[in-house]
Amino acid sequence: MSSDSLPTPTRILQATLTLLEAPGAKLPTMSDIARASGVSRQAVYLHYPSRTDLLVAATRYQDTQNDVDAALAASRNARSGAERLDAFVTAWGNYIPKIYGVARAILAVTDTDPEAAAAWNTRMQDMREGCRAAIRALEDDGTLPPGTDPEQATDLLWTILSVRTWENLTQTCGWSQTCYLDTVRGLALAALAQDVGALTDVLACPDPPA
Amino acid sequence: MSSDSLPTPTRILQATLTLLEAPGAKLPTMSDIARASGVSRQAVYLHYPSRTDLLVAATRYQDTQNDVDAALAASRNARSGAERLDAFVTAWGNYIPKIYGVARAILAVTDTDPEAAAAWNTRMQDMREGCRAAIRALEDDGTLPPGTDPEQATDLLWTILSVRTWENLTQTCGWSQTCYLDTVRGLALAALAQDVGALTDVLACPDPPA
DNA sequence: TAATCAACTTGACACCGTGTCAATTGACAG
DNA sequence: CTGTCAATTGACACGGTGTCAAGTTGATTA
Repeated sequence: MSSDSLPTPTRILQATLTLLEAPGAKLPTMSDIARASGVSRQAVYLHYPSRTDLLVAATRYQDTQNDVDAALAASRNARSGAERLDAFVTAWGNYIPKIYGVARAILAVTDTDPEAAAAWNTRMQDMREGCRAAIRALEDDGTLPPGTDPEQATDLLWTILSVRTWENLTQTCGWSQTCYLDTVRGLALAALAQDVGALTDVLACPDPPA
Repeated sequence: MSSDSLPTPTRILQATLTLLEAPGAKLPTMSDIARASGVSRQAVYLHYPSRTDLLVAATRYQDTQNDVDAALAASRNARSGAERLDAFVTAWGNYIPKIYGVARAILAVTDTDPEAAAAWNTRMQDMREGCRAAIRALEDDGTLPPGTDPEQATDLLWTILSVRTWENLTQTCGWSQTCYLDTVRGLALAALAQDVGALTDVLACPDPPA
Protein backbone atom coordinates (compact mmCIF):
# COMPACT_ATOMS: atom_id res chain seq x y z
CA MET A 1 0.00 0.00 0.00
CA SER A 2 1.37 3.33 -0.98
CA SER A 3 -0.39 4.98 1.94
CA ASP A 4 1.76 2.99 4.37
CA SER A 5 4.92 4.37 2.90
CA LEU A 6 3.74 7.99 2.93
CA PRO A 7 5.04 10.25 5.67
CA THR A 8 2.68 10.55 8.61
CA PRO A 9 1.69 14.20 8.08
CA THR A 10 0.58 13.39 4.54
CA ARG A 11 -1.30 10.31 5.69
CA ILE A 12 -3.15 12.50 8.16
CA LEU A 13 -4.02 15.05 5.52
CA GLN A 14 -5.31 12.41 3.16
CA ALA A 15 -7.40 10.78 5.85
CA THR A 16 -8.79 14.20 6.76
CA LEU A 17 -9.76 14.88 3.17
CA THR A 18 -11.35 11.47 2.83
CA LEU A 19 -13.49 12.08 5.90
CA LEU A 20 -14.36 15.61 4.85
CA GLU A 21 -15.30 14.62 1.33
CA ALA A 22 -17.56 11.78 2.32
CA PRO A 23 -20.98 12.98 1.20
CA GLY A 24 -23.30 13.91 4.03
CA ALA A 25 -20.71 13.14 6.69
CA LYS A 26 -20.66 14.65 10.13
CA LEU A 27 -17.81 17.02 10.85
CA PRO A 28 -14.98 14.74 12.05
CA THR A 29 -13.34 15.12 15.45
CA MET A 30 -9.62 14.83 16.02
CA SER A 31 -10.21 11.29 17.24
CA ASP A 32 -12.03 10.42 14.03
CA ILE A 33 -9.17 11.77 12.00
CA ALA A 34 -6.55 9.94 14.05
CA ARG A 35 -8.43 6.68 13.72
CA ALA A 36 -8.83 7.12 9.97
CA SER A 37 -5.13 7.93 9.67
CA GLY A 38 -4.14 4.78 11.53
CA VAL A 39 -2.32 6.90 14.05
CA SER A 40 -2.79 7.95 17.66
CA ARG A 41 -4.68 11.11 18.48
CA GLN A 42 -1.54 12.69 19.89
CA ALA A 43 0.39 11.98 16.74
CA VAL A 44 -2.02 14.30 14.97
CA TYR A 45 -1.29 17.08 17.46
CA LEU A 46 2.37 16.35 16.96
CA HIS A 47 2.11 17.53 13.36
CA TYR A 48 -0.82 19.95 13.52
CA PRO A 49 -1.04 21.89 16.77
CA SER A 50 -4.75 22.55 16.47
CA ARG A 51 -7.79 21.46 14.58
CA THR A 52 -7.84 24.74 12.70
CA ASP A 53 -4.23 24.29 11.64
CA LEU A 54 -5.05 20.85 10.36
CA LEU A 55 -8.04 22.04 8.37
CA VAL A 56 -6.07 24.87 6.87
CA ALA A 57 -3.24 22.52 5.97
CA ALA A 58 -5.80 20.23 4.39
CA THR A 59 -7.04 22.97 2.05
CA ARG A 60 -3.51 23.86 1.05
CA TYR A 61 -2.71 20.23 0.38
CA GLN A 62 -5.89 19.89 -1.61
CA ASP A 63 -5.04 22.92 -3.72
CA THR A 64 -1.65 21.48 -4.64
CA GLN A 65 -3.29 18.16 -5.51
CA ASN A 66 -5.95 19.73 -7.71
CA ASP A 67 -3.82 22.43 -9.25
CA VAL A 68 -6.40 25.19 -9.00
CA ASP A 69 -4.23 27.75 -10.65
CA ALA A 70 -3.93 25.71 -13.81
CA ALA A 71 -7.71 25.31 -13.98
CA LEU A 72 -8.35 29.01 -13.46
CA ALA A 73 -5.53 30.08 -15.76
CA ALA A 74 -7.42 28.64 -18.71
CA SER A 75 -9.79 31.60 -18.56
CA ARG A 76 -6.87 33.92 -19.28
CA ASN A 77 -6.79 32.81 -22.90
CA ALA A 78 -10.26 34.09 -23.70
CA ARG A 79 -10.42 36.98 -26.13
CA SER A 80 -13.50 39.00 -25.26
CA GLY A 81 -14.41 40.01 -21.75
CA ALA A 82 -17.64 38.03 -21.85
CA GLU A 83 -15.78 34.91 -22.94
CA ARG A 84 -13.33 35.35 -20.15
CA LEU A 85 -16.09 35.78 -17.61
CA ASP A 86 -17.77 32.70 -18.98
CA ALA A 87 -14.60 30.63 -18.76
CA PHE A 88 -13.81 31.80 -15.27
CA VAL A 89 -17.27 31.07 -13.96
CA THR A 90 -17.11 27.60 -15.46
CA ALA A 91 -13.67 26.84 -14.10
CA TRP A 92 -14.37 28.01 -10.59
CA GLY A 93 -17.87 26.60 -10.55
CA ASN A 94 -16.49 23.21 -11.39
CA TYR A 95 -13.84 23.51 -8.73
CA ILE A 96 -16.23 24.22 -5.87
CA PRO A 97 -17.59 20.67 -5.57
CA LYS A 98 -14.06 19.41 -5.07
CA ILE A 99 -13.37 21.70 -2.17
CA TYR A 100 -16.81 21.80 -0.67
CA GLY A 101 -16.13 19.22 2.03
CA VAL A 102 -13.16 21.11 3.39
CA ALA A 103 -14.82 24.46 2.87
CA ARG A 104 -17.77 23.30 4.91
CA ALA A 105 -15.56 22.30 7.81
CA ILE A 106 -13.61 25.54 7.79
CA LEU A 107 -16.67 27.71 7.42
CA ALA A 108 -18.20 25.89 10.36
CA VAL A 109 -15.44 26.96 12.73
CA THR A 110 -15.15 30.40 11.19
CA ASP A 111 -17.74 31.80 13.60
CA THR A 112 -15.75 30.88 16.67
CA ASP A 113 -12.19 30.83 15.41
CA PRO A 114 -10.90 34.09 13.90
CA GLU A 115 -7.74 32.33 12.80
CA ALA A 116 -9.74 29.99 10.63
CA ALA A 117 -11.71 32.92 9.28
CA ALA A 118 -8.51 34.69 8.32
CA ALA A 119 -7.12 31.61 6.61
CA TRP A 120 -10.31 31.13 4.63
CA ASN A 121 -10.41 34.78 3.66
CA THR A 122 -6.93 34.80 2.20
CA ARG A 123 -7.83 31.52 0.51
CA MET A 124 -10.80 33.25 -1.12
CA GLN A 125 -8.74 36.31 -1.88
CA ASP A 126 -6.93 34.36 -4.58
CA MET A 127 -10.22 33.54 -6.21
CA ARG A 128 -11.21 37.17 -5.92
CA GLU A 129 -8.19 38.02 -8.04
CA GLY A 130 -9.72 35.97 -10.80
CA CYS A 131 -12.99 37.85 -10.45
CA ARG A 132 -11.07 41.09 -10.55
CA ALA A 133 -9.31 40.09 -13.75
CA ALA A 134 -12.54 39.05 -15.42
CA ILE A 135 -14.15 42.36 -14.49
CA ARG A 136 -11.17 44.23 -15.84
CA ALA A 137 -11.51 42.41 -19.14
CA LEU A 138 -15.14 43.49 -19.32
CA GLU A 139 -14.07 47.00 -18.48
CA ASP A 140 -11.65 47.00 -21.40
CA ASP A 141 -14.43 45.83 -23.68
CA GLY A 142 -16.73 48.53 -22.38
CA THR A 143 -19.39 45.93 -21.66
CA LEU A 144 -19.75 46.72 -17.98
CA PRO A 145 -23.00 48.53 -17.18
CA PRO A 146 -22.55 52.33 -17.30
CA GLY A 147 -21.41 53.95 -14.09
CA THR A 148 -20.05 50.74 -12.60
CA ASP A 149 -17.24 50.74 -10.08
CA PRO A 150 -15.01 47.76 -10.97
CA GLU A 151 -14.29 47.07 -7.32
CA GLN A 152 -17.94 46.66 -6.52
CA ALA A 153 -18.54 44.62 -9.62
CA THR A 154 -15.77 42.34 -8.37
CA ASP A 155 -17.48 42.06 -4.99
CA LEU A 156 -20.71 41.13 -6.70
CA LEU A 157 -19.17 38.50 -8.94
CA TRP A 158 -17.23 37.15 -5.98
CA THR A 159 -20.44 36.82 -4.02
CA ILE A 160 -22.30 35.16 -6.89
CA LEU A 161 -19.47 32.64 -7.12
CA SER A 162 -19.22 32.05 -3.36
CA VAL A 163 -19.30 28.58 -1.90
CA ARG A 164 -22.42 29.60 0.02
CA THR A 165 -24.25 30.35 -3.20
CA TRP A 166 -23.21 27.01 -4.64
CA GLU A 167 -24.28 25.32 -1.42
CA ASN A 168 -27.65 26.99 -1.45
CA LEU A 169 -28.50 26.07 -5.02
CA THR A 170 -27.08 22.56 -5.23
CA GLN A 171 -27.33 21.29 -1.67
CA THR A 172 -30.40 23.03 -0.31
CA CYS A 173 -32.39 23.44 -3.54
CA GLY A 174 -31.10 20.21 -5.04
CA TRP A 175 -29.93 21.61 -8.35
CA SER A 176 -27.61 19.58 -10.53
CA GLN A 177 -24.12 20.87 -11.11
CA THR A 178 -24.78 21.65 -14.77
CA CYS A 179 -27.94 23.51 -13.89
CA TYR A 180 -26.01 25.51 -11.31
CA LEU A 181 -23.32 26.31 -13.84
CA ASP A 182 -25.75 27.41 -16.53
CA THR A 183 -27.63 29.63 -14.15
CA VAL A 184 -24.67 31.26 -12.50
CA ARG A 185 -23.07 31.83 -15.86
CA GLY A 186 -26.27 33.41 -17.12
CA LEU A 187 -26.61 35.51 -14.00
CA ALA A 188 -23.07 36.81 -14.25
CA LEU A 189 -23.39 37.62 -17.94
CA ALA A 190 -26.76 39.29 -17.51
CA ALA A 191 -25.65 41.39 -14.57
CA LEU A 192 -22.09 42.28 -15.55
CA ALA A 193 -21.84 41.89 -19.31
CA GLN A 194 -25.29 43.26 -20.12
CA ASP A 195 -26.07 40.08 -21.98
CA VAL A 196 -29.85 40.23 -22.18
CA GLY A 197 -30.44 36.74 -23.43
CA ALA A 198 -27.98 35.04 -21.08
CA LEU A 199 -30.73 33.66 -18.87
CA THR A 200 -33.01 32.56 -21.72
CA ASP A 201 -33.80 28.85 -21.51
CA VAL A 202 -31.34 28.57 -18.68
CA LEU A 203 -33.67 28.23 -15.71
CA ALA A 204 -35.20 25.13 -17.19
CA CYS A 205 -33.30 22.10 -15.98
CA PRO A 206 -35.12 18.78 -15.74
CA ASP A 207 -34.24 18.45 -12.07
CA PRO A 208 -36.28 17.00 -9.28
CA PRO A 209 -36.26 19.82 -6.72
CA ALA A 210 -35.01 17.68 -3.82
CA MET B 1 -38.38 48.58 35.42
CA SER B 2 -40.68 46.94 32.98
CA SER B 3 -38.23 44.11 32.42
CA ASP B 4 -38.57 43.08 36.07
CA SER B 5 -42.26 42.59 35.71
CA LEU B 6 -42.00 40.48 32.57
CA PRO B 7 -42.39 36.73 32.90
CA THR B 8 -39.08 34.91 33.10
CA PRO B 9 -39.26 33.18 29.70
CA THR B 10 -39.72 36.53 28.01
CA ARG B 11 -36.92 38.12 29.98
CA ILE B 12 -34.66 35.30 28.83
CA LEU B 13 -35.66 35.78 25.21
CA GLN B 14 -35.06 39.51 25.38
CA ALA B 15 -31.66 39.04 26.98
CA THR B 16 -30.80 36.50 24.31
CA LEU B 17 -31.74 38.91 21.55
CA THR B 18 -29.76 41.70 23.17
CA LEU B 19 -26.66 39.54 23.31
CA LEU B 20 -27.16 38.24 19.80
CA GLU B 21 -27.73 41.67 18.32
CA ALA B 22 -24.70 43.26 19.90
CA PRO B 23 -22.53 44.07 16.89
CA GLY B 24 -19.44 41.92 16.59
CA ALA B 25 -20.30 39.87 19.66
CA LYS B 26 -19.11 36.35 20.29
CA LEU B 27 -21.76 33.69 20.23
CA PRO B 28 -23.16 33.65 23.78
CA THR B 29 -23.12 30.56 25.97
CA MET B 30 -26.00 29.47 28.15
CA SER B 31 -24.16 30.99 31.11
CA ASP B 32 -23.87 34.31 29.31
CA ILE B 33 -27.56 34.29 28.58
CA ALA B 34 -28.48 33.37 32.14
CA ARG B 35 -26.30 36.14 33.52
CA ALA B 36 -27.77 38.68 31.11
CA SER B 37 -31.27 37.56 32.05
CA GLY B 38 -30.57 37.97 35.75
CA VAL B 39 -31.49 34.36 36.31
CA SER B 40 -29.68 31.14 37.14
CA ARG B 41 -28.36 28.95 34.36
CA GLN B 42 -30.79 26.20 35.32
CA ALA B 43 -33.73 28.55 35.13
CA VAL B 44 -32.93 28.90 31.44
CA TYR B 45 -33.03 25.13 30.99
CA LEU B 46 -36.27 25.13 32.93
CA HIS B 47 -37.93 27.06 30.11
CA TYR B 48 -35.86 26.06 27.10
CA PRO B 49 -34.59 22.48 27.22
CA SER B 50 -31.67 23.09 24.89
CA ARG B 51 -29.66 25.87 23.38
CA THR B 52 -31.19 25.15 20.00
CA ASP B 53 -34.70 25.41 21.43
CA LEU B 54 -33.82 28.75 22.94
CA LEU B 55 -32.40 30.11 19.70
CA VAL B 56 -35.41 28.95 17.75
CA ALA B 57 -37.75 30.49 20.31
CA ALA B 58 -35.76 33.70 20.04
CA THR B 59 -36.35 33.93 16.28
CA ARG B 60 -40.04 33.31 16.70
CA TYR B 61 -40.26 35.94 19.40
CA GLN B 62 -38.34 38.33 17.22
CA ASP B 63 -40.70 37.75 14.31
CA THR B 64 -43.71 38.59 16.44
CA GLN B 65 -41.98 41.72 17.72
CA ASN B 66 -41.03 42.94 14.27
CA ASP B 67 -44.14 41.84 12.46
CA VAL B 68 -42.41 40.47 9.39
CA ASP B 69 -45.59 39.55 7.66
CA ALA B 70 -46.82 43.12 7.68
CA ALA B 71 -43.57 44.34 6.19
CA LEU B 72 -43.58 41.74 3.45
CA ALA B 73 -47.30 42.10 2.79
CA ALA B 74 -46.71 45.62 1.49
CA SER B 75 -45.25 44.14 -1.67
CA ARG B 76 -48.60 42.53 -2.42
CA ASN B 77 -50.07 45.88 -3.39
CA ALA B 78 -47.74 46.42 -6.32
CA ARG B 79 -49.34 46.39 -9.72
CA SER B 80 -46.75 45.15 -12.18
CA GLY B 81 -44.57 42.12 -11.57
CA ALA B 82 -41.41 44.19 -11.62
CA GLU B 83 -42.81 46.59 -9.05
CA ARG B 84 -43.75 43.71 -6.85
CA LEU B 85 -40.31 42.18 -7.14
CA ASP B 86 -38.80 45.54 -6.33
CA ALA B 87 -40.98 46.01 -3.27
CA PHE B 88 -40.33 42.52 -2.00
CA VAL B 89 -36.58 42.80 -2.37
CA THR B 90 -36.64 46.09 -0.50
CA ALA B 91 -38.83 44.81 2.29
CA TRP B 92 -36.87 41.63 2.89
CA GLY B 93 -33.52 43.28 2.35
CA ASN B 94 -34.35 45.78 5.05
CA TYR B 95 -35.49 43.02 7.38
CA ILE B 96 -32.28 41.01 7.20
CA PRO B 97 -30.17 43.37 9.35
CA LYS B 98 -32.74 43.02 12.12
CA ILE B 99 -32.52 39.25 12.21
CA TYR B 100 -28.86 38.87 11.35
CA GLY B 101 -27.67 38.37 14.92
CA VAL B 102 -30.04 35.51 15.54
CA ALA B 103 -29.59 34.10 12.06
CA ARG B 104 -25.85 34.00 12.61
CA ALA B 105 -26.23 32.04 15.82
CA ILE B 106 -28.63 29.53 14.30
CA LEU B 107 -26.63 29.11 11.12
CA ALA B 108 -23.57 28.47 13.27
CA VAL B 109 -25.10 25.41 14.92
CA THR B 110 -26.82 24.28 11.73
CA ASP B 111 -23.80 22.20 10.73
CA THR B 112 -23.91 20.10 13.85
CA ASP B 113 -27.56 20.23 14.87
CA PRO B 114 -30.05 18.97 12.29
CA GLU B 115 -32.91 20.19 14.47
CA ALA B 116 -31.65 23.74 14.21
CA ALA B 117 -31.20 23.30 10.48
CA ALA B 118 -34.79 22.13 10.15
CA ALA B 119 -36.10 25.05 12.17
CA TRP B 120 -34.15 27.53 10.11
CA ASN B 121 -35.30 25.93 6.87
CA THR B 122 -38.96 26.22 7.71
CA ARG B 123 -38.24 29.76 8.85
CA MET B 124 -36.80 30.50 5.43
CA GLN B 125 -39.60 28.65 3.73
CA ASP B 126 -41.96 31.47 4.64
CA MET B 127 -39.68 33.93 2.94
CA ARG B 128 -39.50 31.62 -0.05
CA GLU B 129 -43.25 31.96 -0.38
CA GLY B 130 -42.75 35.65 -0.94
CA CYS B 131 -40.18 34.91 -3.64
CA ARG B 132 -42.60 32.48 -5.21
CA ALA B 133 -45.36 35.06 -5.28
CA ALA B 134 -43.11 37.68 -6.83
CA ILE B 135 -42.03 35.24 -9.51
CA ARG B 136 -45.64 34.36 -10.20
CA ALA B 137 -46.44 38.04 -10.69
CA LEU B 138 -43.63 38.28 -13.22
CA GLU B 139 -44.95 35.18 -14.91
CA ASP B 140 -48.38 36.78 -15.26
CA ASP B 141 -46.76 39.80 -16.82
CA GLY B 142 -44.79 37.63 -19.18
CA THR B 143 -41.58 39.37 -18.14
CA LEU B 144 -39.75 36.24 -17.01
CA PRO B 145 -37.00 35.22 -19.45
CA PRO B 146 -38.30 32.77 -22.08
CA GLY B 147 -38.16 29.11 -21.12
CA THR B 148 -37.95 29.78 -17.40
CA ASP B 149 -39.22 27.31 -14.84
CA PRO B 150 -40.89 29.40 -12.10
CA GLU B 151 -39.69 26.98 -9.43
CA GLN B 152 -36.09 27.48 -10.38
CA ALA B 153 -36.54 31.19 -10.72
CA THR B 154 -37.85 31.12 -7.18
CA ASP B 155 -34.77 29.21 -6.04
CA LEU B 156 -32.55 31.78 -7.68
CA LEU B 157 -34.31 34.77 -6.18
CA TRP B 158 -34.34 33.02 -2.82
CA THR B 159 -30.60 32.52 -3.05
CA ILE B 160 -29.93 36.09 -4.10
CA LEU B 161 -31.93 37.26 -1.08
CA SER B 162 -30.31 34.81 1.34
CA VAL B 163 -28.81 35.97 4.59
CA ARG B 164 -25.47 34.62 3.39
CA THR B 165 -25.50 36.92 0.39
CA TRP B 166 -26.33 39.88 2.59
CA GLU B 167 -23.57 38.82 4.96
CA ASN B 168 -21.04 38.52 2.18
CA LEU B 169 -21.73 41.93 0.69
CA THR B 170 -22.28 44.02 3.80
CA GLN B 171 -20.15 42.27 6.41
CA THR B 172 -17.28 40.83 4.41
CA CYS B 173 -17.12 43.37 1.59
CA GLY B 174 -18.19 46.27 3.79
CA TRP B 175 -21.03 47.56 1.63
CA SER B 176 -23.56 49.94 3.07
CA GLN B 177 -27.12 48.76 3.42
CA THR B 178 -28.39 51.10 0.70
CA CYS B 179 -25.67 49.96 -1.66
CA TYR B 180 -26.61 46.35 -0.94
CA LEU B 181 -30.25 47.10 -1.57
CA ASP B 182 -29.63 48.90 -4.85
CA THR B 183 -27.42 46.16 -6.14
CA VAL B 184 -29.59 43.24 -5.15
CA ARG B 185 -32.62 44.99 -6.53
CA GLY B 186 -30.79 45.60 -9.78
CA LEU B 187 -29.53 42.05 -9.92
CA ALA B 188 -32.99 40.61 -9.39
CA LEU B 189 -34.57 42.88 -11.98
CA ALA B 190 -31.86 42.25 -14.52
CA ALA B 191 -31.95 38.50 -14.07
CA LEU B 192 -35.64 37.84 -13.61
CA ALA B 193 -37.50 40.79 -15.11
CA GLN B 194 -35.19 41.28 -18.09
CA ASP B 195 -34.67 44.85 -17.06
CA VAL B 196 -31.55 45.75 -19.01
CA GLY B 197 -30.84 49.04 -17.33
CA ALA B 198 -31.49 47.84 -13.79
CA LEU B 199 -27.82 47.73 -12.93
CA THR B 200 -26.90 51.02 -14.57
CA ASP B 201 -25.30 53.43 -12.11
CA VAL B 202 -26.07 50.97 -9.33
CA LEU B 203 -22.63 49.53 -8.67
CA ALA B 204 -21.30 52.96 -7.83
CA CYS B 205 -21.72 53.59 -4.14
CA PRO B 206 -19.29 55.92 -2.41
CA ASP B 207 -18.31 53.25 0.09
CA PRO B 208 -14.95 52.61 1.61
CA PRO B 209 -14.41 48.92 0.83
CA ALA B 210 -13.68 47.86 4.43
C1' DT C 1 -51.43 30.40 61.36
C1' DA C 2 -49.96 26.62 58.85
C1' DA C 3 -49.64 23.58 54.71
C1' DT C 4 -48.85 23.61 49.98
C1' DC C 5 -47.23 24.43 45.43
C1' DA C 6 -44.60 26.41 41.73
C1' DA C 7 -40.80 29.03 40.33
C1' DC C 8 -36.26 29.54 41.13
C1' DT C 9 -31.52 28.71 43.22
C1' DT C 10 -27.43 26.11 44.49
C1' DG C 11 -24.13 22.91 43.79
C1' DA C 12 -22.87 18.76 42.10
C1' DC C 13 -22.03 15.67 38.27
C1' DA C 14 -21.66 13.16 33.53
C1' DC C 15 -20.28 13.65 28.91
C1' DC C 16 -17.76 15.21 25.02
C1' DG C 17 -14.28 17.55 22.46
C1' DT C 18 -9.94 20.18 22.48
C1' DG C 19 -5.51 20.71 23.85
C1' DT C 20 -1.38 19.51 27.11
C1' DC C 21 1.94 16.75 29.54
C1' DA C 22 5.05 13.03 31.01
C1' DA C 23 6.66 8.55 30.75
C1' DT C 24 7.49 4.85 27.62
C1' DT C 25 8.50 2.03 23.42
C1' DG C 26 10.91 0.95 19.22
C1' DA C 27 13.78 1.73 15.34
C1' DC C 28 17.62 3.40 13.29
C1' DA C 29 22.36 5.77 13.18
C1' DG C 30 26.80 6.90 15.01
C1' DC D 1 25.91 0.72 23.39
C1' DT D 2 23.98 5.10 23.22
C1' DG D 3 21.54 8.83 21.59
C1' DT D 4 17.77 10.51 19.06
C1' DC D 5 13.46 10.87 16.89
C1' DA D 6 8.76 9.46 15.97
C1' DA D 7 5.12 7.60 17.88
C1' DT D 8 2.29 5.52 21.70
C1' DT D 9 -0.15 5.35 26.11
C1' DG D 10 -2.63 7.23 29.63
C1' DA D 11 -3.57 10.85 32.36
C1' DC D 12 -5.37 15.45 33.06
C1' DA D 13 -7.33 20.47 32.69
C1' DC D 14 -10.72 23.22 30.64
C1' DG D 15 -14.96 24.83 28.75
C1' DG D 16 -19.52 24.05 27.28
C1' DT D 17 -23.96 21.40 27.36
C1' DG D 18 -27.24 19.07 29.69
C1' DT D 19 -29.08 16.52 34.08
C1' DC D 20 -30.22 15.80 38.83
C1' DA D 21 -31.40 16.39 43.72
C1' DA D 22 -32.08 19.15 47.55
C1' DG D 23 -33.16 23.50 49.31
C1' DT D 24 -35.19 28.37 49.28
C1' DT D 25 -38.75 31.76 48.65
C1' DG D 26 -43.15 33.75 48.17
C1' DA D 27 -47.92 33.65 47.12
C1' DT D 28 -52.12 31.04 47.59
C1' DT D 29 -55.29 28.42 50.06
C1' DA D 30 -57.16 25.77 54.05
